Order: sequence, then C-alpha cells, then structure tokens
Amino acid sequence: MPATKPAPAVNRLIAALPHPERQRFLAGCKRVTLAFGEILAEPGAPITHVYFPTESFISLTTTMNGPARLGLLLVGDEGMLGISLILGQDRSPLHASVQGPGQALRMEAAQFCRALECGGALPTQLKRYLYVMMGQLAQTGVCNRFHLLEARLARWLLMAQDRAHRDGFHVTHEYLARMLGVRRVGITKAASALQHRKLIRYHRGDVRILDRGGLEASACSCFQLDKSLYARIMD
Amino acid sequence: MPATKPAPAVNRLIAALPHPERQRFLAGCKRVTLAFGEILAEPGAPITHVYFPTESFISLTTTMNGPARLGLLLVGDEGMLGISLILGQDRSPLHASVQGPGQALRMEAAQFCRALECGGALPTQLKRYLYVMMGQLAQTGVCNRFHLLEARLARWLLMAQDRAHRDGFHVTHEYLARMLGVRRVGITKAASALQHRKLIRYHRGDVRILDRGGLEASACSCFQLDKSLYARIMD
DNA sequence: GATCGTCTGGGCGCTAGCGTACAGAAGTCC
DNA sequence: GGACTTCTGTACGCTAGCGCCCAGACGATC
Repeated sequence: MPATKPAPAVNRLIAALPHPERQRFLAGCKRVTLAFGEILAEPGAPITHVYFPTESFISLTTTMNGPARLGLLLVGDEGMLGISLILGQDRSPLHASVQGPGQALRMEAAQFCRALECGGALPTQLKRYLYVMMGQLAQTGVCNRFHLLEARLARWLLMAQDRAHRDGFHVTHEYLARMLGVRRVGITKAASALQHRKLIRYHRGDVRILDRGGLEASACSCFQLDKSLYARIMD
Repeated sequence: MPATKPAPAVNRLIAALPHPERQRFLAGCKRVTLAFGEILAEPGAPITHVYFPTESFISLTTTMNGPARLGLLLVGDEGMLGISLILGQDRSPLHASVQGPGQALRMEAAQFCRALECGGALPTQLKRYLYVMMGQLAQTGVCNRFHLLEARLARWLLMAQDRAHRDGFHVTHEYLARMLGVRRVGITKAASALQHRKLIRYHRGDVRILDRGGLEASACSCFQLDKSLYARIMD
C-alpha cells in the first residue's frame, strides 16, 4: 500500500531551483540520516554544516536562563537549517535538535557560502524563506501570548504532521511542554481532551493524528496563517 | 544646559558606513520630521520609502484578527524601517507607527534597493541588523510567554527611553496595553507600582523615567540580552 | 464657566495555567 | 521474573491576568 507514502524525498527549497543549478547544488550535498534527538546546532556554536531535511524535521528552540526552553520554529522539507549564513552570521543563534528522524541533505557551511556567492536562484529563494521564518517567528510570539494551550498544541501537532513523512511521530508530553512553554501537566490535560475527541491517539510518546480536519478546527488560526504566508511568498 | 542633550542626531546604521560611502548614501536621503502617531507602513502595503530614525522612534506591531495588536519591535536611531527590502520583499509585513516624534532620514525604496546592489558596507551592515531583529523577535516571544507584566513594562519603557532622545516620551496606558498584549487595567496596576517606587512618573500619557537603574533592576533580563546582542553583532 | 473627551484608578468574580506531589502503567534491562 | 526507568494521569491550593463596569480627574474647547 504505497498510497500512504506519497511523500517525495526531496527538499522544496532545492526542488524550486532551475534544473542545471539544482544539479550543481545537489552534487555538493551529502545525503545523511538524522537520528531522533540528535543535536545539530547549539547557540553560539559555529555552523559547520547546513541541512535540508527531506524526510526528517528539526525543532529550533531558544535557550532561556536555566534549562527552560521554548520552541520557536519547525524545519522540515519546506525549509533549511543554517539560514543565518546568508546574513553573514556563522554561528547558530538557536538550539536545533532532530524531532523527526529520517534523511536530510547536508552541505558544508563554506561550500554553501560559496554557492550563495555564485548568485542564481538560490539566494533569492533562501531570502524568501528567511522572510517566511521571520513571519512565523512573529506569529508564534502572538500565538504564545494569546491562544489557549489546547489550540496551540493542536497547531504544533499539525505543523509536525506536515513535516513528518509518516502517519505518526514521536514526542512526549514532557517535550511538548518545553516546546510550548508550559507544564507537562498542562499538556497531559490538553492532549487528553484532544484524544477524547478522537482527534489524536497517543501512547508513550507516539502520537498519531486521527482526524486532521477536526484538529485543524481545534487549532488557532496561526496554523493557517503560517501556511498561507509560506504559499504566498514561496510559490 | 546642553548637557541634557548629548544625543547626536545621526542614525547608527548610517554612521557605521565608511566615509565616502556614507556621504553618497546621505545624499540620497531626505531629512523629514515624523509626527506622533503617523502611520508609516501597513501590513501588505507596498514599501515606498525606508526610514532611518535619528531622533524619532517607530513601533512595529502585528495585526491580529480584529483590532487587537501586539508590539514586536521598536526602531530608533539604532535601526531602520523597511529592512525587508533586502530580502527582496517590497511589501511591509508589519504595521509601523511613529511612537516618538522627531527627525528621521528617508529614502525612496527604489533608490535604497539600488544602493544595496552597489555592494560596499551597506548590505553587510543591514544584514547584521536584520539578524539582530530576528534575535529580538525571538526574545520578545519568550518574554511575552514567561515574564510578569511589571517586568515587561519596565523593559518596554527602557527600550523606549533608549530611543527617545529626550527625558520623557508620550504613551498612554491604553497604548502600552496594546503593545504588551494585556488589558489597560493591567498596565495601570503595573505602572502604579513602578511609580510608587519612584522609578517613573507619568501624567496623562507623559512618561518620565526617574530612576533608570531601579527600572533596569525591575525589568526582565530580556532588556540586557537585547542590548548585548546588538553590541555583539553590530559593534 | 460649562461641556466633553481622554486618561487613570479601583472593584468583583472568573479561569487558565502554575508549582508541587504522588501513583499507576508500560516498556527495558538484567 | 524482578527491578528500574519512562511516560501519563490526577489532585490541591495558588496567582496573574481576564472581562466588565463604574467613578473620578484632568485638559481642551467653545
């Protein structure tokens, strides 16, 4: 039943490049497999590689005072990790760890910078993506301020689902709590509510979306706003 | 007593350019006076001009569903309005209105884009500023999520004070409430507390900082983090 | 001087989420 | 099979901020 796997293992940023440029760029990439929980960047550390997820996805978080964190962005096949290089910054501003295991394309930072300098469609495309990221950052700020936990949780699950190229993915209540900046107990309560309504099903960290439409109805508008921003700028 | 006015009426982004380039750039700018409340950009509208505040400062807000807003960034002589042009986006993502009246340097968008294409120190400098803005956006998101209103208010007042080139500035409780995404009454309570501690003094929308040190002690760490980020990247 | 709009203060009940603590259930490892 | 860790559920008191309302105070305007 390959109908459940319509996901082409490509990265949309790269796929949007015109043919010859794309081939040249891909030749400089290495296909790697990212393991769940793998740390790809830490704040202040030099960026050695950039990543273009194909099947995998990565969560970007801030570090706060202490061990507390807050999830800011998710990066899947629609984006890339290491974008700050196009602003001339060779150190990572955020913490990045693998949320969904799978394949990604990896390129050395220096080579990526050279590719940027060559011009062509690449820098244009990545500037657009950076713009989208800023919009999402702003949207997430608003969301964290105003929206109820259950809606924010639904939004996060939908964003993850969009980037996870499988039916479910792995994420514990504890981890979700850190992403959304709330207590674990709060997630348990909100997730239970979603589960009771048959929108999701989870079991020891494995989450599966059962009713995507229902979940979208439960999520705040930020989810759709993010998607429409991406579509408007990138497509 | 000119001791109270040590503020050089320049913009720091422009001041950082090397001599010949700076002169050329300034020749393309027009010095304008911005009035309190003037709207300089609306989301989705074309960017006709970019602004480099010298004495004035501008607040950037998101539009939410309905009339609600949330303040995201303040732009004074340390920054500029219209930076998204360097990402190739010619429409404003945010709402921008003049918070502190005064002078600014203005340039037509098309001319600004041409100046960017000439290379030199300008694009480098502005990319750095964009990076700083992203950091501040992320920090504000964290701040809105975790910090108490009084600390956030203190932070906002300090940020405004840094950009206002005078002893006080004009901002009502109502407006602060929109900036910080809370009720007006919440601001009244927090501001009263600050006033009782002799940190600020306000009267019908005119705010004056009395004890900057004390206010910094009341503010959350986000204020210092913002400043140190700017210093680290820009200086 | 009277009127009106703007700005600030305070009260009252409510709720989302906090901090903390404990317990059971499901896997894992030996 | 038993010990241990991880994950989830529940409970209890607490508080920051909400929504709403009204009252007073100041300043401008005519």
